[in-house]
Amino acid sequence: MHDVALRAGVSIKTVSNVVNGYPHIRPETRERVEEAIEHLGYRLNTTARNLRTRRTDMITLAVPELSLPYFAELADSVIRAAEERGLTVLIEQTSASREREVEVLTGRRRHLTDGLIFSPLALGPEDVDLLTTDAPLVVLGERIFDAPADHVTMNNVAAARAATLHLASLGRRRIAVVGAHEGELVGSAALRTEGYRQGLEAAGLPYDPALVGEAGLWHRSTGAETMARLLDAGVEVDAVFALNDAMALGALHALHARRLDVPGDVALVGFDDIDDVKYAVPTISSVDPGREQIARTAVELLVERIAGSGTPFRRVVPGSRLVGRESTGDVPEGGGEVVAAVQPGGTEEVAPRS
Amino acid sequence: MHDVALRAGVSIKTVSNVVNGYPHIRPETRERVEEAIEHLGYRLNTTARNLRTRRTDMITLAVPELSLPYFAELADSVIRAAEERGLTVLIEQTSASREREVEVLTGRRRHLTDGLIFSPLALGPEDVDLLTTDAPLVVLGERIFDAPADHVTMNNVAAARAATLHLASLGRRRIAVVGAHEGELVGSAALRTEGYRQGLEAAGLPYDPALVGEAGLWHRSTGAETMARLLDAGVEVDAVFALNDAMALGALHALHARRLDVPGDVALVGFDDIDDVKYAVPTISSVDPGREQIARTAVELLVERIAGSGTPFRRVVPGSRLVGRESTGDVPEGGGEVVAAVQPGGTEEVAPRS
DNA sequence: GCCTCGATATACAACGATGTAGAGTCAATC
DNA sequence: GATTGACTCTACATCGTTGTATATCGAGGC
Repeated sequence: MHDVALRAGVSIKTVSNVVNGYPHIRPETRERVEEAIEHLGYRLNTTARNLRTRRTDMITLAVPELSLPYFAELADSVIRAAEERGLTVLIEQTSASREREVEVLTGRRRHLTDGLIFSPLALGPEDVDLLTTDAPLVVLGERIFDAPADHVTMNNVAAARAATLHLASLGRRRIAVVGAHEGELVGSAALRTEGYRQGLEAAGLPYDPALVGEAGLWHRSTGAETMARLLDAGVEVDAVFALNDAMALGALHALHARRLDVPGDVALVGFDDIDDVKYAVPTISSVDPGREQIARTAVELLVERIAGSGTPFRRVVPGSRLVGRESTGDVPEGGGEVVAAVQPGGTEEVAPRS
Repeated sequence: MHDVALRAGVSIKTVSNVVNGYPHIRPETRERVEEAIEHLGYRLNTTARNLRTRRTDMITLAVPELSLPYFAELADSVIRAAEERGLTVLIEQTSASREREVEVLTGRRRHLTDGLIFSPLALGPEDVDLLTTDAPLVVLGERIFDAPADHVTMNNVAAARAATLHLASLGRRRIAVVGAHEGELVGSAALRTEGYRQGLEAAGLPYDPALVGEAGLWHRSTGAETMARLLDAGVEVDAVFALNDAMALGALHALHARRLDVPGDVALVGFDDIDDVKYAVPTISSVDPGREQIARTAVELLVERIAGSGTPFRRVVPGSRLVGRESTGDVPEGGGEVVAAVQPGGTEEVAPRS
């Protein structure tokens, strides 16, 4: 910048002003500076600016793993939403490890960016203290509800209830669950399992523990294993509610391996509505929790928080939909899908900012 | 840092030394400083350090889209490899747009990190000038081979040839291609199509343009559309080589929609060996191009380049394998897969560093 | 007892930008 | 004709670190 100033015969500050689009500059001066910049191939040093302005225009997104399609798609959406606001996204993978999640929240890199969108998988309500910081934070997911931070979540219970009821409405009486976390009280697993219970009850079906398949991590592989375990145990099953789509794909694989027809023998519903399920064979019905809106909202809230709005913390729940596809026989001939709204979204103020 | 120094009764520089693990410090002093840091909750300001040291310990990974599973998995691997070296990864999505790719190379953010791993999809050999910079750069993919930069690529031709030959070895005579780019001379499409031609020739099969299906972007949807187009055109097909796995999944979907059995009526091979194909119904045979190794190597090369090694630019090609699964009838009963090496990897010096 | 050297700690000047305050110019206003 | 105010530009301090040069001290070597 020094050299540019020299060549253009102006002060360093004027160069800075030109670069930053400060309005009160004579066109002639601006031109000289721009010529010098061009000639010298000068590029603004972002680090120095960051130091001086105390902003980086970067945000962090911490997710368990990008190889899980839901999080890859979420990251995609977050990056696009951030892009529109001129922000760059730095992605941290926590591998669902407690240690990494703590590190993301408290480590050195926490202050590398202006704010954090955090999707915990290992931390729980007991770790609320870790989230109590001044640094802008938006929490995603269903594990921590009482943090002093903005929160974007989804209609887990209502959506799971709707999914279960839908299976029951097809006449299925033996609806299995894939992906439960026994004994857990928080998190997607607990909430979706609760929705499943409610759905059964609403349909007048009994709750049978034999139908509840555990799966720690929600991968394709664990879905397949859990499904296989249920089938091998000789449990009678005519429908499956997989608590996420990755496991639904795994379950489908396991059903197929045992020559069970979907939806003929077993109907199947997943959760997340990732792109995969639209091309699976057969296509898989799923709950669309509003991923795109979750991403946009998270970025919006974070941007507001970074701007320093002292507004109360909010909890936002996008509207969710149940998308019926072949795996529940919802598609006649030509293909396509049947969509039913589960519940509209909403925003709620949580607590006044301290 | 100033406050810490004050409280510990030492100079600012000493605090810096403690933080950076400088060895010659009296244990007693170190203790006082650490106590002060703890007490004041001091955190090193990374931005200031970056400015001073002229390093950020961040690298950029530019890929088309995270919602494409191959790139999501690649990003996952790159992040892990970088993590091991204490580097943070910033991901840029180019959406395969020329404009965004140019921006990634030349834009303001280019100098936000220490180096760039770039996977172009729109730029070609004619843009080699854009890649001619001093900033550390590693190029991935098959579009630009002559850039003055390190390059990690794959055995496209040999692998595609092997895939085609494998289909032929099953007795298939009408092997379609999904994802060709007509008239294109560079890029994965051209190379893999060339491998397909070679495979046909080696198998003594004729090349029939009617069997070559075009698809611009390599998504599930375009794979499905291209497959449908071929089938609807009445082309006789008993095998399909999809140039990537996303399209293979789409093609499988389209085949299924037309009640064609895989592998009974049509055998199918994909490319990339993403996680999806291992759980598809049926599981899909695919070429594993060595994604994990590509990621590791790219990070390694970039790290060396950042360290300022003036070594010649290298071109690295990981070994690739053909993984046989159900879609080519390679799996007997219990499941599993059959693996055959296509070609070992290798490293090659490209040109002396200027 | 002088010299050398390692260990320990410090002062000062950067790194490359921007915020603030203010100087100069010129036209409009009273 | 002095005052005001908008416009244009500049000097200087500053953001929070680290590199370099240097000071001090005590121990060991000769």
